[in-house]
Amino acid sequence: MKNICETNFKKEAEIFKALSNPVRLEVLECLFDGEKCVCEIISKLNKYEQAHISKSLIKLKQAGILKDRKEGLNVYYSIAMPCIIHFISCLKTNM
Amino acid sequence: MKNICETNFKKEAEIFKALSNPVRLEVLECLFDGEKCVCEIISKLNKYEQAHISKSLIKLKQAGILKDRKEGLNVYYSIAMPCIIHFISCLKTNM
DNA sequence: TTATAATATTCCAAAATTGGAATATTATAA
DNA sequence: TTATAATATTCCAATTTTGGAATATTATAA
Repeated sequence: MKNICETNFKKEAEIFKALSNPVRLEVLECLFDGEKCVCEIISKLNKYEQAHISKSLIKLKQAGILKDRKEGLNVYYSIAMPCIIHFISCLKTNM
Repeated sequence: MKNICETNFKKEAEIFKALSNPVRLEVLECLFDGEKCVCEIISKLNKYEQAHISKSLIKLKQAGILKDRKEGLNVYYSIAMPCIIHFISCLKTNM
């Protein structure tokens, strides 16, 4: 069994891993102004395949970055970790 | 040629990719309280190989997260993107 | 029931990352 | 010069990630 510290670094790394892909970052940024259903995201980012967007959303959700909510046929995603918004805007000014 | 937006998402993803590994995160955290030479970091994190630490530092530097400074035989690394410190502590409270 | 719209899943070959082992480079001191 | 300490690099097999294509699931409306 690993110690708590190593487990935590692993968990943090999982979050960063989920963020380490350009398409997932674009999907995430699409939610900066609030909750959207998958179909809205797909039509905004129409250059990517539906399956690709869906997989991106699920990966971000598994990392705890997004949360979702079902309503009939639609699934609405939103940001579960608001501090990410702040950090990404900080990154953008340092690039 | 890709557009600017896609290029930026790629650059951001590179930063997150550099952060997406537990050892690199531990190395990074080692620098939260200020500049250290590689040998100090190696002796603090003595469970990892010297080459592993060195590679971790270089990857973080290439992403723009760390900067370095030579002084004789020693190389001193420090954090070049202070907002990362704040973000990681935010992550820790959300975990 | 059946069709359809919205979303998720599976399969998979190609590409990228990982970390250990060995070796190289560089600056200084003897 | 030579030895040594500090750091970086190269090589590489194993693991992981990537994204396209096809298919499955689910809820609703007709």
